[in-house]
Amino acid sequence: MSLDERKLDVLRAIVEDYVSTQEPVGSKALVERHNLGVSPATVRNDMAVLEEEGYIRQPHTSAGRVPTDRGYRLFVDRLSRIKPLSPAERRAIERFLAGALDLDDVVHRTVRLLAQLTRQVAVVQYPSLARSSVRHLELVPISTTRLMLVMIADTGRVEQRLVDLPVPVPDEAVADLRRMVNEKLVGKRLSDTPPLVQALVDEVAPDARNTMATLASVLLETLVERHEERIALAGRANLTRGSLLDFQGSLRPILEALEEEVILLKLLGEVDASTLRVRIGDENEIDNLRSTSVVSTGYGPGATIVGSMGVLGPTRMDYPGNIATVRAVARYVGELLGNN
Amino acid sequence: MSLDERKLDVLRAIVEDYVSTQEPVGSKALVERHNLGVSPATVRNDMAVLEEEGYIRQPHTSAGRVPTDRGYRLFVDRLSRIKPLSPAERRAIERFLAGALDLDDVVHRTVRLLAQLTRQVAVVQYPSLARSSVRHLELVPISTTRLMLVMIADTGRVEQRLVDLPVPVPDEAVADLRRMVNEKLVGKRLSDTPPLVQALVDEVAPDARNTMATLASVLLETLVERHEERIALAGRANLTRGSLLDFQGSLRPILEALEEEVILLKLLGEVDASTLRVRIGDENEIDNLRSTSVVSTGYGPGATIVGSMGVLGPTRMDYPGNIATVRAVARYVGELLGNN
DNA sequence: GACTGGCACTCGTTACAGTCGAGTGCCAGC
DNA sequence: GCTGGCACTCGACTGTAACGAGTGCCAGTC
Repeated sequence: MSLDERKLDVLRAIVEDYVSTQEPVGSKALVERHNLGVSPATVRNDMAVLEEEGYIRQPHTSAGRVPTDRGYRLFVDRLSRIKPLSPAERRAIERFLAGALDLDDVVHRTVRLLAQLTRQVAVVQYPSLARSSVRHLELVPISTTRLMLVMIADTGRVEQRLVDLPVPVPDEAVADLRRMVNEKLVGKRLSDTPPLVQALVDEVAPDARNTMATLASVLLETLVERHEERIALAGRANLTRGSLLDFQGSLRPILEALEEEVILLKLLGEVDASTLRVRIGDENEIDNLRSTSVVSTGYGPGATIVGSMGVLGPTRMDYPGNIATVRAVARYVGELLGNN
Repeated sequence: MSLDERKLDVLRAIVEDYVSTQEPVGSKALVERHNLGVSPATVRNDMAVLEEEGYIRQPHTSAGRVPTDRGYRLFVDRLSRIKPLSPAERRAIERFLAGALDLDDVVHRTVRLLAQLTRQVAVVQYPSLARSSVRHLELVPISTTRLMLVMIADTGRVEQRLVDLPVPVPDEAVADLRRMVNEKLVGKRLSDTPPLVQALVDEVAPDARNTMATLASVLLETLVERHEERIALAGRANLTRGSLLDFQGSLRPILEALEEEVILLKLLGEVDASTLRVRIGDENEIDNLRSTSVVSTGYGPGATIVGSMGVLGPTRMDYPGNIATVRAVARYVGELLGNN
């Protein structure tokens, strides 16, 4: 049986009411608060169908209905209009992000902003190294046998690593190394660098080969292998909004999951996805987060995607609002990155 | 009335039992589990006195006793012996920290280690910039009107900032700037740099003064004003161990406080304090954290203190164990920093 | 055929009473 | 000063009853 227009209206009304009141919603309350133009009894019949189809369920026999993950999914896909942001919100976003000094600052402001606007947990991935190019490599002598390698990416990310040299290397030789690695690697995508780094070792004069090999291994680690994705989080306290029942009684698994970078990355999904993505409850791959929903999207200058961001909260969240906010913030941040 | 030896024994027993069982402890259970050598009735009399003096209290008339903040304080100050760490724990610490690659890595490993060993929330402050010296300053041309300033401190911390130049500056001039700032500032305590930076501006040739002034203002910001203290956190999920009653019912205020860097810094206390410090419940200055205890200490190479670290948990925590762990970890990390 | 009003039914919530038992305070006695 | 005994308190638990929100179903209406 397919769902006619009114049944969808009923589902929409249930979702909206439940999200705002946090309580199972009954047929009578529903007709009172929405002009459905029919009686409670009719709504009850519709509800019975919706329940049979798995869109809503009853926590107890004598209670109202609550949307299921499937119900939210239908709501998100077909029943909700994205709420346009209020001018005040737009201004808040602009003002909040405008003063950022550098990448770190942008990311921090963004994540706090998201948490504040959505009242959920916000997650922002730093521009991914894998999608960046090398802007500059700097070698700073710390001692005769130790360098600090500083890599500056075009996305503004800066990574540094210590390099312990096998033999002492005088400053002039360091300058040579610096020149060589920059000539070879600047402008290249980080993911394209491995063969180039290898070539560096092969081409260098034999007496410097050992040093270059050491440097090369650190380079590879920094540029590719380590692939260190960084992530900023904010708004954890928002998890305590509303009742604990939102998370089947315990914040434990969620707080645990949020401490694992690997999990957070999986959560944000493939960076590739430039389109906004909503994962509802069980759709989540991470077991600890089956009672939450995630709204995430990629961001970056222009059409390029360099990282993702999103919010996480109870499945009972304001999807249209959060979707609008995440989308808007991502767009602003993208523009900001484009300007630099 | 002063407390005789036995009353102190009773208090110690109450604290130990309560910490391990998490339940109010009664006179009968007490004599059964500890060889106090007296009858429950006697213990009851002692308890009455301890209660009168404010060291313990009764949650309900018909319940056992629970230590008060004051009781924990007395316990920590006079009744507990620091538990020596087990060899396994010592090994775990060494192994865990040994493989660290750089400062970031050290801090991350440390904070996770502390959280894991104590099963509390762990907080580690990065070596404070205020207590560091300049090891090297690097200026990397990004474009003709934009530099990236990279500051490497002797503690291993690296800070970077963008510098927007008022006029285009050729690479050779950048090299001059680099030489000048390094000559003047390397080896100096960050807190001593402001007059030196000012001198740089005064001494420079008039045609470069504008550029140097811009650079100087960013330098001052990076070295002194911004004074950005960084902090790493781990183990938040440990807050959900034990009952919610440990935190008067809500994690909210605690999670909120833990998201504020400023608050965390206050929490760790003045960096100066090289001695280990225990703050119990109400002794905490931060309102949101009045239901928690904090064990913190400074750390650094040798006798120098460059930052602090600690753990935060319910007042009902294993003080001797946590004190021992925090102290041991801080010592290891200090040694590690000394070696670099 | 779709909608509606009415009605019986379910079941969680709340209130209240009663019992149980851990734990106490106090007191007389050693 | 310590101890055993005893009465008392009060939270936790159990069982019962009343309440009411909400449902499912059915007969009746448009």
